[in-house]
Amino acid sequence: MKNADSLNFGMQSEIDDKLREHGVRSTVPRRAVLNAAQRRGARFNAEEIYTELRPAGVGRATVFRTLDLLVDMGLLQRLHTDRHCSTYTVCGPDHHHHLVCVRCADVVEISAAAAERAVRAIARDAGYELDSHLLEIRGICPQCQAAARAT
Amino acid sequence: MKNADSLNFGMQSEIDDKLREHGVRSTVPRRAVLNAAQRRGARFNAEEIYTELRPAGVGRATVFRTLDLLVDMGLLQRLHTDRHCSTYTVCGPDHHHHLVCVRCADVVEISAAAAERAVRAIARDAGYELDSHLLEIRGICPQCQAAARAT
DNA sequence: GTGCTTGCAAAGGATTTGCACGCCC
DNA sequence: GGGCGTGCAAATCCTTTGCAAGCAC
Repeated sequence: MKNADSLNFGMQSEIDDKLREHGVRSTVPRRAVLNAAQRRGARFNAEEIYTELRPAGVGRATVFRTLDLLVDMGLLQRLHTDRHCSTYTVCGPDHHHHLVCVRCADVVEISAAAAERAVRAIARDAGYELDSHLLEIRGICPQCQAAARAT
Repeated sequence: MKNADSLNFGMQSEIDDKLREHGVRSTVPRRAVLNAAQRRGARFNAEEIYTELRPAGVGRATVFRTLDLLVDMGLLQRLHTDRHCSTYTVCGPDHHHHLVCVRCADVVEISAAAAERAVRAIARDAGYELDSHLLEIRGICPQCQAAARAT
């Protein structure tokens, strides 16, 4: 790995802890992927991360492997909006879902207590033992609505 | 197209109407794909349909194109459970979501009025103009629960 | 030192596309 | 008859895998 210094960012120990908590090694490429993801925040895909990190010597496979890892760790979540490639978003540790703007691709985390209750009730009514669920809401964010009105 | 007769099924005129309603032509391959989908009902993918229809001379591309078409028409919906390939399910014309059994792959349609209300409230609270949403609940169906207990 | 991680390149699988032919209306 | 729809095969896209070398602990 050439140019490794450029991949060392702040808050390293925090990232280290998170990785170790999950029983995996803290390596330069992993920190780089996590950092790149966090700088993007909402809505990015593997290719974007790879394009950014490739010059520093990070391989494509590592990006995919690390993204999977981060999803397992609960630091990222996959969005289901796009059909052809996985789209990721950084997210908090607690259970939640996403509101996605169809105009600007902004993503907002929502903790939908009301929806959770509805989901539980639906499963119960159908006699299902609840395992997991997926809720993604698409709409137009306030900023984009304003922009549309201004036109 | 050889062997076209074997692809003509009952309720043809009904299918014809649906296709024409959507402004597309009613063709033998399209009717065949729709019929194969309806006989499966819940949870199938493009490859399964292709395997069934290939001997009758239907091409892979046509299966994919037709499946897309049927989703556009609202006769099918894509499930988001699997990451590596699209899974489809037949569904009614009205807006609804799905309950998917993680054991037996059974799919139940749900018309989740309570969840809809929750979704609308969430969007409104965030200032979003609601566009669409996606709700998929995974769990264990009553039959599989019973089977598990019997073991 | 041990063995988890990595980069590379090649494999893989699902889906799409280009194009000439054929069928629907 | 005109043009949409089709089959075929190749192309493309995203993602995974095999493997030797490298790095973390």
